[in-house]
Amino acid sequence: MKKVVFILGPTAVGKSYFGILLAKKFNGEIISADSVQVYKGLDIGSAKQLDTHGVTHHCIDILSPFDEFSAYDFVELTKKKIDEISNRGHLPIVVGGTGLYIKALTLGYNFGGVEKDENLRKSLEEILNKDGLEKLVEMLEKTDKSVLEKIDTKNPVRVLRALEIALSNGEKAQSKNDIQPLVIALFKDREKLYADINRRVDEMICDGLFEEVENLKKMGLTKENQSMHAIGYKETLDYLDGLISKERCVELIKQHTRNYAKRQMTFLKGMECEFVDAENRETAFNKIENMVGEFLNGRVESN
RNA sequence: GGUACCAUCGCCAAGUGGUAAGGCAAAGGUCUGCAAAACCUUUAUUCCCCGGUUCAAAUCCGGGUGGUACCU
Repeated sequence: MKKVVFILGPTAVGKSYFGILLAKKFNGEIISADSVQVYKGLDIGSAKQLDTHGVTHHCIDILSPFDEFSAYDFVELTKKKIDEISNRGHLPIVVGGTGLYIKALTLGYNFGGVEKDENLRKSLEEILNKDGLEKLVEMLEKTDKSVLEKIDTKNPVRVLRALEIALSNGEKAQSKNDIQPLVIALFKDREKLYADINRRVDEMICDGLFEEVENLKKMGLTKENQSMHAIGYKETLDYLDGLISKERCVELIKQHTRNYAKRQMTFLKGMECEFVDAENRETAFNKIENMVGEFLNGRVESN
């Protein structure tokens, strides 16, 4: 069992800061669990740390913005990274806000053991557009009735994936998981977090978010690309295309980031983790430092 | 000062006599291969104020207040 520390929390709460401090203190390496920072060229809008303070970071800038990436890819990649880091005698510290990635990793999800099937997806999406979601649910009813009560039949994404699994005959691969996690979730008073978010978005604009997106657009990226679904990018593309005003664009980025932070907090509530108030960075770090110290000495059994 | 039009949730807005649509925002939640995604739930006992007509008024009438447009 490899010990792994997780630093989670909503966007703009200060995860990167604590991660770097912790890595320095405990001879650690950071694995980013962020579905947007994996992309090269998405720097300002994803709040990528420009200064890593000499700490090794993994899973950042590993993909072209034209590539696709999934929670499954993240888990597979990260398991390897954890092995490597542990073998080096370092502490793996997973820092990120993408809840599903962490949940999948800590709980050893196997994601149904069935790969994504582009062709099948395309045909299913055609049915969705033509006959509606009801048709897909009907199909699911015929192939695998048992999943119907487990999934949200009003959510196209869920129904599509359930069908993908039901219609495939691939082997159900198991995802082995031999990590011992210490999951720390940072939080902050809602009002303060929202104020921080608004301020950070303004900073992103000053730092050249619009120019960054303009460059990506020139490279040929559109809203069709997965990487451009990210907050800050989809809105800016609309602005650059003249669909919304600059003011509206900034307002929307702030709003969507706030909504996202709220969803992240809801997700964390449902997870087994230690909550730490990040308001006062010094006290928060002392607390985290103690928790990690005890964890490494084997006195804390988490999960 | 005169005339016309308008006033419905934080915002946009339907409703023209029968007991307040919808969208956005907000709040809460869900989550096993796009998760910064996708989806679900909740949210006006009341329609600017006062009075009147009526079994019944956001809807009709009178007055007040506020806004907009045009005229002088």
